[in-house]
Amino acid sequence: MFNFAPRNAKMNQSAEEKIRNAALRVFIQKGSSNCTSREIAREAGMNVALVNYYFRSKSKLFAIIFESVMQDFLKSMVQVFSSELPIREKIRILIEREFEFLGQHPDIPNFVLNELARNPQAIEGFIPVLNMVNESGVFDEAKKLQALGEMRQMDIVQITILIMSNCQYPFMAQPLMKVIHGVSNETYKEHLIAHKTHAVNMVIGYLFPNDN
Amino acid sequence: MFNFAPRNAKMNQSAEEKIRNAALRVFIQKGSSNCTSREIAREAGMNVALVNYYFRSKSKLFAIIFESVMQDFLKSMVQVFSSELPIREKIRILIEREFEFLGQHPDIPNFVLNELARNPQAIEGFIPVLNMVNESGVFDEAKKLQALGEMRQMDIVQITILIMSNCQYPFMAQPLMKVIHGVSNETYKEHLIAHKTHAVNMVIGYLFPNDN
DNA sequence: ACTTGTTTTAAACAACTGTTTAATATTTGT
DNA sequence: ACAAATATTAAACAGTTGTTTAAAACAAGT
Repeated sequence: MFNFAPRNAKMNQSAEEKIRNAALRVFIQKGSSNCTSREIAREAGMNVALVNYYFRSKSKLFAIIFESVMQDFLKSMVQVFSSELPIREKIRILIEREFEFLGQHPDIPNFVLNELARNPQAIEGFIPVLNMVNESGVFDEAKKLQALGEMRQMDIVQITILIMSNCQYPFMAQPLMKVIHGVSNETYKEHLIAHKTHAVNMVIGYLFPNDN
Repeated sequence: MFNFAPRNAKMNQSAEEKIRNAALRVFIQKGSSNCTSREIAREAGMNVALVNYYFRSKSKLFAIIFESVMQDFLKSMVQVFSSELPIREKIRILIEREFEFLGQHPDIPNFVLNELARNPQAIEGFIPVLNMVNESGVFDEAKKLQALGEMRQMDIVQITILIMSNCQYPFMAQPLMKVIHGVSNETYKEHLIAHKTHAVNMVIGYLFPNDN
């Protein structure tokens, strides 16, 4: 688990930790190429040379940060999918955990998708993690329920898109939506909380049309 | 309307047009800060100095490109909202047009949201365009239908999020989804086409629960 | 042909980039 | 207390950045 603590959260961090946490903040806010080594060092309150002293190069530092962010990004998804709950509950809890996670780290989807759009092969190192979802058997479970007519007949790819769309986009579009409707930060946060219920009900209602 | 034509589409473009179109392609693919003036010039097959000769500076060129992309990005949305159709049809056509637009320009949502995340005040110039949606009366129309119990009781902000999530995210997450499910470009495109129907049915079904 | 204004070029500019170096400070083991 | 290892610093490095300059090529009007 990565340390998302703000700059002054702990005073007893090592220099390496300070740089790591500063890099995490700067990379997520600005992207991998739209920031400088000196900016990261300044954010950490350290000398530029220390960044390379501990991490060899900017790109190696970014690889480490990106790896840890991706782990966090994928973890709750995989965990819930691998649980023993019935599939309706899996989806419900998945969406709720995603909203909880994104509430704390709203910039991560934008960061991840943007880095991936510019460098698609960056994701290949995470195929093992992603395969855990396949191996968990959720997809097989879904196919069984579809065969029984209990779950709507649609491709697993589209089910994933459906769920993720309604979780991640509301956080990614925050700057756009705030201006379109002229609402404050606080108001938008309340909308996000209310939106979680809509996402759960709409997605589950659509995937299991015989429920009510 | 902007010219999204590829490099060799027209041979009789002026130097200014060549640079404009090259800048459009490069900016969308790499973002405003992750590309160089020389890269844009090379893509246009011209000298670096010409970029500044016609557009004064890289940032002024980007402002022009961003403006035109935003116009395209917002246009179909506004047009449909301003039409005279009943609201169910408005939403259906809105989603279908969004999918059509995004099928041709799948990188634009990522580009726009990313630029907006790093520079939120960049959107302020488009408030007039956005206000056209308000002035069209769609929101008032929705509130009336909600008062009649015909439309689900939920905030306009959340309705917007609901619709946009299911249109834009499927395109934005393409690199992620392709790896998660190990599908090719072509297969994913087919999923996107099939997904349009799901988006329409799910959203309208959720917003108008008495329809069945 | 010659002047005028416009377009295009190569070269230069200073500022900034990631990275390295070599010297200094600090910690650690004995 | 001292020596070895580690941590930190300021300065320098070569390459790239956006931008400007000054000269050249081109077009059009007379």
